[in-house]
Amino acid sequence: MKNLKLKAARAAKDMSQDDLAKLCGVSRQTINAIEKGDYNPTIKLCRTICKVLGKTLDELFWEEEENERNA
Amino acid sequence: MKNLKLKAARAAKDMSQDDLAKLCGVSRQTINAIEKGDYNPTIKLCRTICKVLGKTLDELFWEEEENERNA
DNA sequence: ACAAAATGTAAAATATACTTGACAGATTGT
DNA sequence: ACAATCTGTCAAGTATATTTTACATTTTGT
Repeated sequence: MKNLKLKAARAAKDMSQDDLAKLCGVSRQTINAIEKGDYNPTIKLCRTICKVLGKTLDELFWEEEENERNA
Repeated sequence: MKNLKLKAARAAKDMSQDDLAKLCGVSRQTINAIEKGDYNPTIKLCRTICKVLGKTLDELFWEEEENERNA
């Protein structure tokens, strides 16, 4: 359930959750919740995160979990 | 703003908006709004759409618009 | 050991994704 | 021309993403 790819990509840039949150224009809790797998971000936020971390959607948000339902 | 890649991928499978909506478990209006660019789906719904259409996130949901804000 | 920063988590409020129902215009087949 | 399907759109409601505030725990540096 956790998004470890995101956590790893953030660590590779030596950013805290708060750093990434500020660069993405969202709250730290939002980044935390996404890494934790608590809820589903919108695609816009995913794109912003990808741009900030220099990754693509497929690299960070593809297939980290199964058995999922739509919101 | 419109997501023409999604529209094209759906057309390539000869599906109506309603067909795709049912396969994704969402309403037809939701698919319509996404193609129109009216609002931002969640990443889960994007993944479901990609799986149904046999595409990846990068193929359908990367970079089709700029100047966007987060929700 | 201590302080500072980073992380995990929770409750209440707000913004917005998504649904349902409905209707009009456009397209396509006969 | 007609019927059927598809698409665009709107309004009101529900579900959930995201914020703000706050606090406890963990990690890191000295």
